[in-house]
Amino acid sequence: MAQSGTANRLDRRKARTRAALIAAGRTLLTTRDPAEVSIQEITDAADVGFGSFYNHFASKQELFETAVAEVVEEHGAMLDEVTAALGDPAEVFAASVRLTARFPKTQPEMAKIIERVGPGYLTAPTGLAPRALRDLQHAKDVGRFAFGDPQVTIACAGGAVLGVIHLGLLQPEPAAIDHAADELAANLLRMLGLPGDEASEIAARPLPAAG
Amino acid sequence: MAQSGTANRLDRRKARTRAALIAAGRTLLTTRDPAEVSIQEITDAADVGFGSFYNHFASKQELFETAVAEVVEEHGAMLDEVTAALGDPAEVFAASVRLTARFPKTQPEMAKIIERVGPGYLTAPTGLAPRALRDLQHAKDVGRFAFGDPQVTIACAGGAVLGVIHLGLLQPEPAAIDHAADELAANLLRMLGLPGDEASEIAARPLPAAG
DNA sequence: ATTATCTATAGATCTATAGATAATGC
DNA sequence: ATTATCTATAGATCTATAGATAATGC
Repeated sequence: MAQSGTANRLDRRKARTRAALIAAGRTLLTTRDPAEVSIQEITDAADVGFGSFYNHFASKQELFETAVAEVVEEHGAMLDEVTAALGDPAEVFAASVRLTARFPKTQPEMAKIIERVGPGYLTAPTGLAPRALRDLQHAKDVGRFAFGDPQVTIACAGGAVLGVIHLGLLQPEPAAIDHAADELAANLLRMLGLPGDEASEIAARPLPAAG
Repeated sequence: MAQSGTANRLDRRKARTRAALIAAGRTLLTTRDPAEVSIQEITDAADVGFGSFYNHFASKQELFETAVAEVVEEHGAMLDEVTAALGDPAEVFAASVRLTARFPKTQPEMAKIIERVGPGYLTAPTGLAPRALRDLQHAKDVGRFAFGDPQVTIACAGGAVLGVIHLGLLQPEPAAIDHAADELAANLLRMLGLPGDEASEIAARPLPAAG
């Protein structure tokens, strides 16, 4: 329990510095355009010596890409964990969409980062696209969903989620966000071929707790 | 016909310089992050003396905001013009969506700018949101569409369009883009309450020519 | 002895402005 | 005479690195 994961103390110190830089990058991404943030600002925010930056990253871009990849990773892991207990593939999809659309209230940092990254968030290397594809394909195989090109479907669904996140950041009242998330899910279920009443019912089911 | 619009030659020269700067901004926006472009680069691209920049804009941000507003304006005017002849509000909506989703092939510059601006493109001041709201509300009043909160609906539809534009820029084969645009429109019509077969039919109708 | 961090700085930008030049108005 | 453009530059960053310091390994 004394060492957190890796070999020796030197490695752990190095990992701490790196983590501090990435965390600073995440925070800065919520309010600033990556290109307008100086490395000086990043190291100040991380409380790390300026020169140390180059021990870990060759450029700002590299840091910010790492920070975004970390967010994508956390996001996917959270969805997998929370939806593991659900049986109906349509409900898995709806719950994933609703949980993500609630980010403006539950995970404001992640919501702002997703908004900044834009549609590339889905298609980023190791992005959420493979996961979404897996879920959609499964639902289709079981006869739950009907759709044409999976790529187009993912682009539509992912884009709609992004649009509702944007809305949630503009109108941050918690009740409005919950409502928008449910309506988004019902919209997407209709888009995927479910009848209106069933779509609304699934989108209104109790949500598993996140995190 | 000798003077293009305004009063005297001095004003026209000024307008030309301004237009050259905005055009350069648009071009640069297609490939670069606004914050990483220097004013020097902008004036070089516009073939304008460096100092002239400040006769027209107080900052880079101001120029880029103007450039985006110009794109939004053109976009809205084009949609209004092309759909003016259509009677069925559902077809107006479908045609608008399909024409926009084809931008990666018909208007690559605008497509890339829309992708860069992200979900804010809709909600930008004087953005397309008022126009979309008008169309959707009209279709609802006539009993053609059924949806709940208009804000959420616009966020979903606009986001889906953005997602498919992103896809089109990644996979630029013309046939794939046309197909994706039609499928997107059918998806959204189902989302708005139309039965599947009718949605597909409307999304496959011949499109009025653009521009 | 080794490795990572920190401090300091050279060189390269980049912005904003001042002053000179060129074009137009009257 | 007026107005916009252009050229040149001062001052303020910002990046990347070199060298010194501090922490850990063995």
